[in-house]
Amino acid sequence: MYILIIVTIFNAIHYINVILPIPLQKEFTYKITAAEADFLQKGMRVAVEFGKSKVYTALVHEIHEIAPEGYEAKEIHQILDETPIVNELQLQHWAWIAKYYMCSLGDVFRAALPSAFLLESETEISLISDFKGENELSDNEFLIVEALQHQARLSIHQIMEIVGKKNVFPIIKELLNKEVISIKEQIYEQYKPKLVKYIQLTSTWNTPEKLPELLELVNRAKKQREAVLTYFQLQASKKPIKVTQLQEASNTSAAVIKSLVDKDIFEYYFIQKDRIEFNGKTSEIKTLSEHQQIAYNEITTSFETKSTVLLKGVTSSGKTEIYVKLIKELLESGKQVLYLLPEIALTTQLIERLQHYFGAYLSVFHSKYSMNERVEVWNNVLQNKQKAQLIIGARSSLFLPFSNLSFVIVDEEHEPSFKQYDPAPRYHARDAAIVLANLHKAKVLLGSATPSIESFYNAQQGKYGFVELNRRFGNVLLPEIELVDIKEKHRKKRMKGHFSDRLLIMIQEALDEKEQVILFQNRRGFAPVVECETCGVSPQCPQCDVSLTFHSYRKELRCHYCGYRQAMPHNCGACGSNKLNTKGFGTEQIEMELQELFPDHKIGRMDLDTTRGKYGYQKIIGQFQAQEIDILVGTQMLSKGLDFANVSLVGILNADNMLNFPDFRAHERSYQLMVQVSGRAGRDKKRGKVAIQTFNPYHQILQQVSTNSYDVMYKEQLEERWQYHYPPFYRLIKITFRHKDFNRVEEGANWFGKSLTSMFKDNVLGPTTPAVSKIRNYYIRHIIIKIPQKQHLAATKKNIIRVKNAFQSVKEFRPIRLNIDVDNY
DNA sequence: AGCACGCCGACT
DNA sequence: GTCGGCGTGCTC
Repeated sequence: MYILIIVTIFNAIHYINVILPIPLQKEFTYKITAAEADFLQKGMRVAVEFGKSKVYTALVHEIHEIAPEGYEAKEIHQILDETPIVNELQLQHWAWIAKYYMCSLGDVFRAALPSAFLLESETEISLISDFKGENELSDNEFLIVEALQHQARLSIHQIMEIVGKKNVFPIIKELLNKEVISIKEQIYEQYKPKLVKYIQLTSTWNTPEKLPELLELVNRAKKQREAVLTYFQLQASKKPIKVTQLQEASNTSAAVIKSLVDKDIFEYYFIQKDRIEFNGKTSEIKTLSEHQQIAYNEITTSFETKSTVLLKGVTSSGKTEIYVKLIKELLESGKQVLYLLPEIALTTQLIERLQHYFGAYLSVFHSKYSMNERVEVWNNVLQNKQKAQLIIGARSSLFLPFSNLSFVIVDEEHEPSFKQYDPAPRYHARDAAIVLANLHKAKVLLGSATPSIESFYNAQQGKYGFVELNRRFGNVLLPEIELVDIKEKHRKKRMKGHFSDRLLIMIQEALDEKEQVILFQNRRGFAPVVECETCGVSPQCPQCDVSLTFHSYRKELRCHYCGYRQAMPHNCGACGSNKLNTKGFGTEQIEMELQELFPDHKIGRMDLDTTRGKYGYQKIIGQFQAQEIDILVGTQMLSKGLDFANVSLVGILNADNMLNFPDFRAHERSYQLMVQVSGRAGRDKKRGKVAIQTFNPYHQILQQVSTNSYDVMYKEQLEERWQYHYPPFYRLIKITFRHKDFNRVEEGANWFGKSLTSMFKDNVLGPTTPAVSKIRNYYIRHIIIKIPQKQHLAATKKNIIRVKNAFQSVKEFRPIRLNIDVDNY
């Protein structure tokens, strides 16, 4: 009896539960040996076979000895890490994201790791040497065997080509059965550390005494002699000498060095080097102005009682300096700091500034960085290296393996690009950052000139601390904002194309002063919104506070949010005019018009088309900064953190098209965008000017922008949110249905909608057809669920999942692709 | 999500 | 008669 127990303990079979990078809710159990059990730790990667032919990288989540019931666990394939690459806090964070945003841990796993950590599998097939009996093979089998006699190994892909069809697994299986071939699954580490080529003298020559002899040897080759002499000069610094360095210093070519290597005078060697490296010139941080100092003090005081603080500082108030000072102190104590930015590609200016302050501590992390660069940052954070103490990055940098995070800054907190929309996890980086910070017991500072309604609401409610900074740095006044009534201008025929006479005068004045101009034209201008040419009014949805979208194929107007529809009216509901038009004009047209109006000035355009490519935007920004461009026309991109000293005028060509965007946040966003764009004017010394062209200068949002009345805007918007049941009072969950068959999505979504309505009554909107109702032949339906504050969120989600499971057990509905987006704003 | 298994039409 | 279309169900 006792012996039996001891034996079972000794022979206990070990298992691991792993997270696979696939959207399955389940975890999978694999068998491991005792030695493996001894070695493995939670957070290490293993390669496992999954299904019949797939190898995945999985993450060890649990190590145990409980045999699974009902199936025999497979063995793992290989251990991929020496030490964990994911820590416990990350796993907790992932679990929160998966639960809150209603996706699988696998989804988070896949999003969190740099793709180089998720290995690729490549099956290689080779011939078993001593096989006999070729006559027993089928034609296809013979083809493969024949090919293998010429080439030792074939990949699955090559076999597909040889056989000329896709499904080759049955053939391979048969060949395996006949013991003709063997299979080897190879896993390739995609990450290759960057090696830098150095050069040194071979041991034969590496003594000063040998120098004369050496010089004699290369006497006839002038260039080689030069290289050798330069080498001795460089050697004086006692640092390793790079090949490129030697080439440059001696003014020779790679060929010269190579011939010296061939002569066994020099030899190459390699040192593994980090790709990302900043020349660590640091400068002293600026002393804070009086107002900055007050704000700084308020923030630190606020952190004593609140874990999250919202800093509302007008554009150009020098928020960055405050961040810098806060970061500085933490870095010195060895703590990690995360600085989140929206779309980092647009903020090189800021990165450069931070590099000056924190060169040696700073790493940048961004999904546009190359795979290898991202792995390096990951490893540096994991090892808590000094150079990765301050991470500046876009939303995905939230997933780095921080171990002692003490401070998170979410800059431009209101930016919509913090929300990930498409592949799951559909998380909001600001919110996920707050949760992450809480796990680390770290502080969060949200910064914005125009906070999002939710954050400001949270601050008002006392959930966040709140600090305000109302003075621009150097006491430059906020720009003077002028609303230009283009309805009036049209009537009086004072428009030239899209420009009012007033705006043209202002542009001319700025140009005369040798100052630069930014003109802003929102992309959203392309949205098919109907607008009255006479009064600028767009038809509104009676049930929601949004503009109706025009759908030309049925000549009707629809509401994106509640599904309301009406036939396209012939006359404007406000003024009776029959000049209803679908409006929208682009940056390109504006650029052309400007070129004609100001033929002697250089016009630049910055939008998605001109900034394609890695350095496209940098080029334009560079030109503008160097004042090679006088007038820059652009889209929203212009609103993000760009600093140009010489811009004195900002023009917004048509404010109405953003105000009329069918979204409950259209007004909030318009306000934010206009204030941010305005902030580009007059950042240095002189007070800037802003001209906003609009059909409706009395629109409350425009009034609020022109008087810089955030509080009024907030109050009004909050009122509307309350009235129409939107955040922050209600949470939203959006469910999307997609299928190729129009009727099937329709039926499925209706079924789902009905089930939800029986539970949540009026708080279910839809199913509605989105403005873009068909993408890649998939028809789309949306359902939005509004969740009142008092309704239990987790329970609501459980109910939604219950409906989803029921939905997916109906076989007609199962093929409908469904995704759930929590807080879809 | 993949991917194999399985059952029905158009082709060598 | 096969190839291959995509519906269905499973993956430790």
